[in-house]
Amino acid sequence: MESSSVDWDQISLINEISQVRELVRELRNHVNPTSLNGEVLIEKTLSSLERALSMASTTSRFGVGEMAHPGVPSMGMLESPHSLSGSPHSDDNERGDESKKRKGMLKWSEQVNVGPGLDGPVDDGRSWRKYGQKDILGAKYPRGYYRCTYRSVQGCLATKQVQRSDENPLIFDITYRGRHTCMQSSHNPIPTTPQTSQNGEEDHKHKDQLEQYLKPRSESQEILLNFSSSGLESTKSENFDNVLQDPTYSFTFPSSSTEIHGLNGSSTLDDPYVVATNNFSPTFMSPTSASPSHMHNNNDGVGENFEIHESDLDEIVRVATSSSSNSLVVDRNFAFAFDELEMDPGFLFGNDWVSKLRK
DNA sequence: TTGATTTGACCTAC
DNA sequence: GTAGGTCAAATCAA
Repeated sequence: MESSSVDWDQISLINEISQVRELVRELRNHVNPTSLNGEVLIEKTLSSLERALSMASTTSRFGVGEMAHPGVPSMGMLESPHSLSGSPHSDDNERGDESKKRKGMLKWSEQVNVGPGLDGPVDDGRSWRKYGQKDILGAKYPRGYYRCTYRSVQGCLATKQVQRSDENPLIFDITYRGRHTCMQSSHNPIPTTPQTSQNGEEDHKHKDQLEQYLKPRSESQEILLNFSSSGLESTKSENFDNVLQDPTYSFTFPSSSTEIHGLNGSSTLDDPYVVATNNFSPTFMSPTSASPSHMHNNNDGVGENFEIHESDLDEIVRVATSSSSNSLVVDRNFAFAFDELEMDPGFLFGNDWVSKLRK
């Protein structure tokens, strides 16, 4: 029962990795031939993907060669809460169903260091509505419970829990559950943080995301960027090896703090953000910045598959080609593939490849 | 008026 | 039995 779901996910995982591998091979044909670094990077990427495939296939009873056809829809598009829960008896009311989901639902956490003066963690680009708060045993601070604003409208089941760290009140532990199935990008007019609101915005006492959206860009971005460099300021507490099992890191390139994924109608993109630097810099892509010490994965879920969707890549391409100066929020889906790469700033995606990806 | 937050009660997992 | 998670009515804010 459950194992079949896992197998299916593993197949999808392998399938997706294979697709990425093919894309990278395709990419190799479009790399500037004068760019030796580009060639090296491609080879490294392929090598990494091969290892990923190997890892994935060893946990699957299906070999790489036995994987599903490329045309098979990804699980992310097909999966239902029921498949996530793995519970065979979900014919009770929604509430009971919800609770059952809890157990098997994909979960991951991260720590975000907010600057002094901030009441809450920085915006993660998603639109959340708080639905509860609870005092947690042994914790100084209560835990806030948030769900996707579009839960009722689009049935998005993503939730997150925000809890201030006992040790350091400036650090928030954020636990995400479930994946976004909503299309926030078209509904969520997250304001592109005005550059001019460095000070005045902090006077606002709105407790909600609006405040977070309006927080000084430099501050929020700094927090995000610090993730890639310090591992303390904003820590993706993920076990990077497990990223392969955690499909949920979407690859986004916000022009500001605005998230821009979830583009196609069947988006399975998710929110946790791996944030790169202002210039798609090597820092993010370097093994040190994306090292396991900075990332862990609490993925205790089943039925999740690892996906790199065209929409992801589309966004990569779109933003990469339209802007080179803004911060990047990079999907772990993609990050994993490049986790051992040092992205050469001179490494350019050819438009040819870009157009191929978008086809 | 509408949408978001707060908070006590309820339910479920452990 | 307890703690964590969610619901939903009350309240607040724009």
